[in-house]
Formats: sequence, C-alpha cells, structure tokens
Amino acid sequence: MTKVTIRHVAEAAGVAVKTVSRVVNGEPNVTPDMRARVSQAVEHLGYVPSMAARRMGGSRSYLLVALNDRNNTINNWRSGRGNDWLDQMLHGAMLACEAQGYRLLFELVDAASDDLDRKVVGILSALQPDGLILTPPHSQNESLIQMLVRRDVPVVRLGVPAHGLGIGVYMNEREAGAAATRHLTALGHQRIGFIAGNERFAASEARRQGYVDALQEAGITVDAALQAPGDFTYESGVTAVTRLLSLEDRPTALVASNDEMALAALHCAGRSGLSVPADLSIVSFDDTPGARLSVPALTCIRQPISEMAASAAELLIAASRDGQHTPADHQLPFRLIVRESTTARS
Amino acid sequence: MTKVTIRHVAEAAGVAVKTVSRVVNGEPNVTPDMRARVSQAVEHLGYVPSMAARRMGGSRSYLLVALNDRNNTINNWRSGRGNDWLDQMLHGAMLACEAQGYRLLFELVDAASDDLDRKVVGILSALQPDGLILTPPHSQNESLIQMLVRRDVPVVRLGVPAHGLGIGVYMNEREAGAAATRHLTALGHQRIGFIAGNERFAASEARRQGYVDALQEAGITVDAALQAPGDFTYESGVTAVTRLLSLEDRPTALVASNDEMALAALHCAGRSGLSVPADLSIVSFDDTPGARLSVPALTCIRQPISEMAASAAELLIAASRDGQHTPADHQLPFRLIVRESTTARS
DNA sequence: TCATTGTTTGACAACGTTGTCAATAGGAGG
DNA sequence: CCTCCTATTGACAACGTTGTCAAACAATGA
Repeated sequence: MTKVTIRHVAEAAGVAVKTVSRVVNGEPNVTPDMRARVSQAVEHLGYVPSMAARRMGGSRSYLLVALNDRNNTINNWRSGRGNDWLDQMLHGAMLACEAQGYRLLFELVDAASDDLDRKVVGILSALQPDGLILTPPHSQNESLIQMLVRRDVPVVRLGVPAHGLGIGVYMNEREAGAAATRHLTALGHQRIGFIAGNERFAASEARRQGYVDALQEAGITVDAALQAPGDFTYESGVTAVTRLLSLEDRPTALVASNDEMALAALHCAGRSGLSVPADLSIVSFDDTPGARLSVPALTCIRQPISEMAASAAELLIAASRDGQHTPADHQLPFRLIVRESTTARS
Repeated sequence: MTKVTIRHVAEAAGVAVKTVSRVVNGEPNVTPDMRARVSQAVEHLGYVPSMAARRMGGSRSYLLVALNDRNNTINNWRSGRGNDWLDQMLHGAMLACEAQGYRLLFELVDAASDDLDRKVVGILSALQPDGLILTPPHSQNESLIQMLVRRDVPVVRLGVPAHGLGIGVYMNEREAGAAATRHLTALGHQRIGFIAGNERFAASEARRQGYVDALQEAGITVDAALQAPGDFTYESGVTAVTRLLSLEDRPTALVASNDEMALAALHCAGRSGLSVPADLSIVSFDDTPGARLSVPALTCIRQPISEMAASAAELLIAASRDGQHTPADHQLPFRLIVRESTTARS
C-alpha cells in the first residue's frame, strides 16, 4: 500500500538494487533466471521507478517537452480558430512517448517575449528534458535553436526543414500548395484566387509559391490581384474573399491557406448568391473537423500532424539515447482529400 | 553556460545552500540583507531549481497531473467533435499552475481499461504529483477516487459534485438545462424538443432533468416523444433531429446537449426547408468556436471550463501545501449566450 | 594445471534539493 | 552584567535511482 522503491524489490527478490535496475531497464548481462526472479518481484509489488530519482541518479530524464507559442494557442480558441492542429500534435507525440516509457510535458511560451531565451533556459533547468519539440513559430527561431544546439539539447523543429540546425520534421508545403492548385487547373479552372496565411508562419509563403508553381505549369498567367492576404482567422478570410469576389473578372476557384478561411469563403459565397462548388470551387488546408462537417464538405490538403509529432518524439528519444547530435530532415507526405467543394469549371 | 545548481549560488553569495533554498522558496526568518544578496546571485547566475531534485529532497513535486480518457479524447478529433473542451481545460489549468511555480502534465488513460487502478497507481509512482485533476468520465469513477483518497492524493473531480469524496469543481448542469429551456418557454415556445448527450456523462441526464424542470414550471406537459437520445456526435444529432422533425406535431424549438448536435440540427432543418430561427429555434451547450461561426450563430450555454480548470489547479496546490484533505464542492456559474438561433414563436 | 578472458553480480558514491536539528548571534528582562 | 529566549544561519543526512568499478565466478586456451 505504501510507496514501493527499488530497494523493496531488491529485498523481495534477494538481490542487489543494481540488479533490479538492470532488469527494469532491460540492460544486458543478466541471466534469464535472475531476470525472471526480479521481474516477478517487480510485478508482484507493482514497482514503477520514480522519474525524479531516475533523473537524479542517471543521465536521462525520460521526459520530452513540447514548446508552443502561448499567444498563438490562446488566440486560437478565443478567436474561434480551434485547436485541431495542437490536439493532433499532442496525441501523436504522447502516444509515441508512451510506447517508449517516456512522458511528454506541454509548455507555453510567448514567442514574442523579449527574454524568450531566458525563459526556455529556465524550462530546461527545471525540467531537464531529454529533448525538445518546437512548434511553429518557435521552430523557425534560428537564434533560439542555435542556443539549444549549443547546449546539446536534442531539438526537433516541427513544420520546417532544419537546414543543418537541429532536426526538421515537416511536410513539403510548397508542393502541397501546388497540389491543391493543380487539382483546380486539372478541373479546367483558369481564374484561381489565393488567400494567404499569416506571414509569421513560413508555411504561408511556401504554399503561395506552390500555387504560383502550379499556375505556371498550366501556362496560366499569374495575376497579383487574385492573391489576397490573410492571417488564418475567419475574419481575415471574409475580408480576403470579399475582395476577390468583387473583382471584375472574378475567380471560379479559390485556394485558401486553411480551413477556417475556406469556411469564411463558403459563407461569403453563399451570401453573394454563389453556389459552391457550381459557381466557385474551394480547396483548403488542414482537414479540421469543420472541413468535414461543412456543407458542402471541403476538399483539402491534410497535414500528417500526428505522424509528424510521433516521428518527432521518436527521433528525440533515439537522439538522446545514442547521445547523437546529427542534424537531419524528415519529410512526411501530405494528402489531397477530394470532397464536395470542388468541381469542373462550368 | 553549464548547469547552475544551488551550490553555485551559495558559493557566489557566500552563504550555505540551505539559505539559498530558503530564499528561493520564500521561507520566513531570513534577514532582508541576506535575501537581497542571495536573490542577486540567483538572478545573476540564472539559477532555477531542478524539479527532480526538489521532489527527491523535499516533500513536494511541484507537479499536477490531469487525467483524461484516452478514447474520449482521440475519438473527439477523429470523429470531428473537436477538442475545445480539452483545450480550454488545459489552458486554464496551465496558467494557474504557472502562476504558482507548478507544472501540469497531461496524461491519457483508457477509462474502460480493466486495470485502470493499476495504471493510475503507476502514474502516481512514476510522477509523484502533488495532485490529480480528473476529467469526465474519470471524475465520476467513485472506486478510483476512493483509492486515490485512501492514498492521500489530493484529487479534484471536474464537472461533477464530489459528495464528500475528493473536491468537486463543476457547474450546475441541471440548472443550466433549465435555463436553456426557460429561454425558449419565455419566447413562447410550447413544443420543445430535447436531444440528449452521451449517457456515460452524468451531465447528460442532469441537463435533461433541467429541461423537464423548466417545462413543468411553465405548465407544459412533458412529452417523451420530444426527447431523443444522442451521444454528442454529429451523426447522432442527425438521427435525433430527423426523428423529432418527422413528428406529427413537430417541435418549434430544440435544446441540444452540445454544439455539435446543434449544428447537425441546423443542417437538417435547412435540408427540410425549415429556416432557423424563424421555423425552429435552437439552444445548445458548450459555446465552441463552431457555435460562433455557424450561420445563424448558436444561442448556447457557456461552461466556465477554463475557470473550472484554474480553480482545480489552485485548490490542489493549496491542498497539497497545507497537507489538508478536506472534501469540498465548488460550483461555478454558467452563462446563457443569446445569439441568432432563437426567436419568439411565430 | 594455470593464466586469461569474459560474464554476472554487487558495493558504493553521486546527483541537487529539502527537512531536521544544532550553533550562533542579538535582544529582552532581571 | 548575566540569563534566557528568539531569530537567523549552517551542517548534515536523506530521498531513489544509475554510473562506476571491483569481486566472484565460469569458460577458454596453452
């Protein structure tokens, strides 16, 4: 009933504590007999090693920290953007951690803070994690990452290529932007509008470039008037799509940089008497619940968020275990999900 | 550059480590001079105490754990329910923890698991948190909570009254159900349908009872045919509302047990040629982003989720600090947010 | 047979902090 | 001035685990 320590297990099994430690950690050079005897005692007493003591005695903490932008996160639910990205990230990373006996601790830090580095160092000192998962926009903060690499903290940068500094786990945003646009050109669309995402996120510009790539491939002239700024919020989507639909030669299709702005487009189109997809086709990014539930359901690009997070966790655990510090890049595939919001040009 | 420990601070300030400990923890019986001298050294060296060492040496871990149902959570985003509840809970609790130098670790455990107790004990042994926040349905698991109380772990039960076992932090669901319904009766509605929530959650039945209460107050006969089962998913909302709208004497208003099912009702109504709110008024629960963004925007009951979570964290920290173990109940107020989906009976 | 090597086990220090208790200094009361 | 009490500071053990190193033992080869 009371707290079970490694010593209790050692006594119960009649062996040294170090031997129990070896068995629990699956270290080599233990006879099968011994391993069985100790395992049985562990099982019987319900022994689980204390993370704190492990961190103190050994060199690993069995803990990963996911660093997220506080403002970004909070604004998300305050302003209605929803946090699907975050949820999937958390789940992907947590499941991967669990599978290896690790734990994930989620931290919020204001990316715009002027003593960001100091705060992150504080987290490192307090928690001493075996690795750090940075989400955008932290994952793009080169000076922060340089500092972390200097301190020998394994770092995964989510959503962006690492270019030799840390480990990058991401999808090809530019190619995704192109794929979304190609879907529309293949359906015969010529006038294709683009609603950009928040410039703070590197993915925004990459998607726009992909859009341009696909237009050029199809031999369509790129018209700056068809590109409207946005910041991922519903409101910015309304502004953008209002402008695009009021054009002389209005677009017959739109690429929205996320679902939220696509939903704004959907509503604005309806309000203007345009039917989707008959009069206006829409492709978006994210595949959030809202995209599936809207009428019509949105054709969109799905990011492999939980897969990226799981990879991130696995890479960090491996890096800390092997004491390696090799920069690397891991690109994961996206998927175009065709639903009801796109159709051939009439 | 390298790791800063309490010993370094002690040397820098020319005092004993214990004195540094006292200053860092704000303990009494330290002269102002000493406090200033040590504080300066702490500041200068950027010292932050190690959580692991604190846990080892002292009696507190400065860690709270939030226990969530794995299936519930995962299904949420897989099936499109969205995780607004979870996000708000996390943020509320995290901010409260941060304010007191605590950290929050989020854990997923399958509530239907047959060795749930064992798993939770494992978490306790590994993490040794100063308190546990249980979310529904865990917060309703009396035997689990009994076990935790026996082990002297401070426990907050989110969303339900504690009835003497642990600490309950919740809103009055029954009264909320009544308030939602009263809003409709006050608008002159007589035929009011109800779409129930998942029976696994105690709130579902409480809301239904409140609905019945309000009808009786208004002298309206309670008609079982107007009450349809649901489980919080969009699909179940479709089934329920289809049945309700096909009734001979169809309802002119609906109370949906969450936003998701209300959105289903909205779409079904539109498909049946009914306009909301002219032909059908809808009130729901949750105030998720979707409720604000839908057309028309949903009138709904807002749960004080982040406030409940913040209270939970504060209560746990206080309980662990004072070593108290007093059961208590804290009821927080809900709010009826009137938007566009309800109007007077025509 | 003996030296050599490798495998298995254990003893012990170390990690960074706080709890306990003793030592010291300073002030009040006689 | 001396005693007693309290406020302040410090010395040291303890927490539960792993890393290091040595000991015991078994197997191998000459």
